Amino acid sequence: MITNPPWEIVKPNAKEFFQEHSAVVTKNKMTIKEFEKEQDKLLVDEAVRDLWLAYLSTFAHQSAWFRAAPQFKFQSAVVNGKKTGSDINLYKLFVEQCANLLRDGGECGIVIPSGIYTDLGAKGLRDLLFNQNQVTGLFCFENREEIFEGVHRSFKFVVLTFAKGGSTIQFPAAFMRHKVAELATFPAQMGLQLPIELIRRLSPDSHSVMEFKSAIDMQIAEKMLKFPLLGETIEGTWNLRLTNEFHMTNDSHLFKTEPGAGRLPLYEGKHFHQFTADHGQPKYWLNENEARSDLITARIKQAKKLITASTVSAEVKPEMMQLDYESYRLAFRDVSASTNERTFIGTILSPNRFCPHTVSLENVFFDSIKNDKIIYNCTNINHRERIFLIAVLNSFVLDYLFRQRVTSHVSFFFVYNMPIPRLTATDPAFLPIVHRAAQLICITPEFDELAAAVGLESHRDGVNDANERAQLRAELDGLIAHLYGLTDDEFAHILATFPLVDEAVIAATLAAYRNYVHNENRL
DNA sequence: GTCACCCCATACATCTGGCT
DNA sequence: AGCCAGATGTATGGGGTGAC
Repeated sequence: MITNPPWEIVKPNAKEFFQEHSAVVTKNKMTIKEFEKEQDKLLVDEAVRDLWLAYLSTFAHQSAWFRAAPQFKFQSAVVNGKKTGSDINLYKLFVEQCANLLRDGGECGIVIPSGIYTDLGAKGLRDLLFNQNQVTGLFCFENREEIFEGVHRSFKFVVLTFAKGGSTIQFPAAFMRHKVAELATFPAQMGLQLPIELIRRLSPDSHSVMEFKSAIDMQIAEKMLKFPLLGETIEGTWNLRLTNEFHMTNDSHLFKTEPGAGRLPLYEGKHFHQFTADHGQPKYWLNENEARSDLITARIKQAKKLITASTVSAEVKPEMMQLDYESYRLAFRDVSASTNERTFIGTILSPNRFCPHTVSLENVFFDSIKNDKIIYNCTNINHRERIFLIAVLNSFVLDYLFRQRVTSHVSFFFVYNMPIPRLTATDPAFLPIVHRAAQLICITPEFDELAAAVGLESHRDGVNDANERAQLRAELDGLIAHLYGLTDDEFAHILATFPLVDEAVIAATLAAYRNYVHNENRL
């Protein structure tokens, strides 16, 4: 069976529909408000209205059927007790239907998006392929040279082959290829055998496949795996919870285009970089009271839920609640790509800034119930640990792992699947990392409190000089490579996977790593 | 007790605009 | 012309809520 199925999703697109019926509607140049106004006008026309309703009505039953049909039971899977939710992708339906239609031993070759091996929503299909079929090849292209015209150049797609029956122990794979001709030599002369058992250990939640390009990649991943995954809740040490704050569209009623009294800035991903803040002027501001009341409402809801689920009868006291934006917090950009100079870009934000959903945030304060009492503002992680964590996440070593998973978004589940040592102040390797990262972060007065909390005098202990900062960053990266027990060869390999990073930076980082081989405990 | 509807958290065959 | 960094709209599962 050989097929190149459609890659569309079963979902209405209002702008696409109304574009057909209006000279004014364009797909991406209109704001939501302009579009809604135009949509209302168009719907006054009864003919347009009927067509629109007919269009909308074609989705509900298709959707319901695909979700309920027994032959499509692998479209969704359970991750951490929750069913994965995602769009109905035609490519996903085709994969499952191909598996259904094959006779035992029958073979299938199919051209589909890379989501099959990366997306959370395709976990069920991966399990189907790994457990009830033998995957015989996963050859992955990046569309950089426009193999498919009209498809975005950064889009990735795969040629997947499998045979029905049995199960997969390992399969040959190649990633980020650009030439169709290379398919001819795969898997005989190129590609790597990926063991399913390793995939499961590396991504226990999602069973997503990392883009290993050589044996040393597998060796490094194996080595890093000895540390617990960030999403694993471990008693007696720090843990991380992720969240989003405001949605660019759904919460746009809160956004003002001018600063003013009582207003706080909306801080977007482009406004920070690794260990730095304040790149460029904000575009929106929010009235603190309005924004606060929205956030408190959500928080009260969560607290009530906790109370309902417990045997406690308590009044929720919103005035007790501290909100995340009032604290220093970890933040990282959602939109990124593995082909960018760097993929994971995060920092610690100072208080009194709000963020849109394209900035993923640490959930600092939450409420919980202990000993029949509601405890407000519980925290999972202190300032030193928070700085340690961002230092590790921003390192070349972790970024290298991110780049083997990320396509265009740094989703929560990628972060939760990172192996990260949960070091604390009692570990000798902890403070040298925290101290350096704090010097990089605490460079303006807003960070004075954070500086004081982690052992600096004030932001004046921070480092502003570009050369000194580069040196600190190199040392951090070197220390973190040692933290994972990486060898010289392994770390050099990791650094070589960043083609857009300045060579001087790479050289300084490697030098810093080598320096610590001989000075293990130097502070 | 059941159903219809709403809210929340999350994901994404894209598209635009700035920069070099 | 190519790279990079978002902006945006909408569906999903899942849980809550209120009407009947």
